[in-house]
Amino acid sequence: MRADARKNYSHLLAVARDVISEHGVDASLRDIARKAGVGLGTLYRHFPTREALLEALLRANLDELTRRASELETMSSPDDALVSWFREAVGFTHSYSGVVNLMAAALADPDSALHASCTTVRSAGARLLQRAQAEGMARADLDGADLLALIGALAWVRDQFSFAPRADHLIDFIASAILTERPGSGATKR
Amino acid sequence: MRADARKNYSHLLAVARDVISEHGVDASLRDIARKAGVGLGTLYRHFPTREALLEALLRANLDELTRRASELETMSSPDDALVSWFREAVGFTHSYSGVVNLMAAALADPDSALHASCTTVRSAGARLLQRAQAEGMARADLDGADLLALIGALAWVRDQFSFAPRADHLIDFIASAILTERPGSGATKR
DNA sequence: ACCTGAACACCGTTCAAGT
DNA sequence: ACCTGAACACCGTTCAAGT
Repeated sequence: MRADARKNYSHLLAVARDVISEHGVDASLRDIARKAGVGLGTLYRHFPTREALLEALLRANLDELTRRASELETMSSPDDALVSWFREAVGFTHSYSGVVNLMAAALADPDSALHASCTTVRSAGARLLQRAQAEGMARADLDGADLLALIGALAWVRDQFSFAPRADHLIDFIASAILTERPGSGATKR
Repeated sequence: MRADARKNYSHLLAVARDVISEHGVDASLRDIARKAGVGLGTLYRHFPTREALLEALLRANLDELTRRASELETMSSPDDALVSWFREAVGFTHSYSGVVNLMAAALADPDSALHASCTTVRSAGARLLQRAQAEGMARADLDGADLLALIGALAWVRDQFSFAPRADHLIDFIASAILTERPGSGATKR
């Protein structure tokens, strides 16, 4: 990678971080190139798709989320670990508005630049969920995909101006519902 | 209203129904006008904003949803009524993809053409919720806004291709969590 | 009264031309 | 190798001109 290319790449990323923080994942790519003082084609050369740009922006955060899952797996009780991670995952989506839509689409599309990172996060969450389920601490009728769907659903709530004030409360609500056994099935394992 | 205007109005509405069913609430207005064989300005004359167009498309459905709430209030037990209505509300959002985003925005904006219909639906849901809460059948720490947020959240799940298959299951999950008392608070009213 | 479509200011995406 | 920006095909929104 030539020196000028390297410089353009990192500067584009920095500008994109600002613009997308402010305007969400549907921010104008033209605007990003303009603010970076770079030709539009240069942005497309470095990031052939919008997903590719967001993948570069999110990779570190998604990796961190995966790492945190492993950490919690050894450091906390299964129920606390699951709920803590769940909260952190919803919090993470706060970084760029609309990011969960992109992640949901990426899960369905193996060709998306975000696909790998997203499935990794899903697996990390699924492991925490299974650990809690094995101890009878979480509902048995949920899987890793459900966990991610709930994270996305709560991120959606948080993204809506009118619902945002209640988002934290609904996170508590759903987190406790994940841990609660089904009503009527009083039986617990062990 | 002149005869030609009346005809354009209803034809535009019919075409919009088709196009928005297929492409969601962000469908191209130009495309709608084109397919209706009408000048672009004519669409804007009848529906000055996108919300105005959707309000015309949704009013009947939203009114029906409000009516159903009243009906269920007299016909079913408080818990069944609440859960049935909740399911119907999520089902309603299936009509046009992305419609919940518009509704959430309308709740926050009193000037939106959709504002009145949305607050009416919220009130209808809140009444069903309060009725169930009064009998100790629903969690006391939820309000009408929470109920709508949960409906929107589940509609979001359903809108995502990758999560849609689990949507029905998550609706069951959340519906039962609404009815379940808080873990630890074994006390029930009456 | 009502309709029309050009005009304006934006997009995303591609690609020939430059260095 | 890499960068540039014009070109193309789209938007939403407005509004002078027509009937």
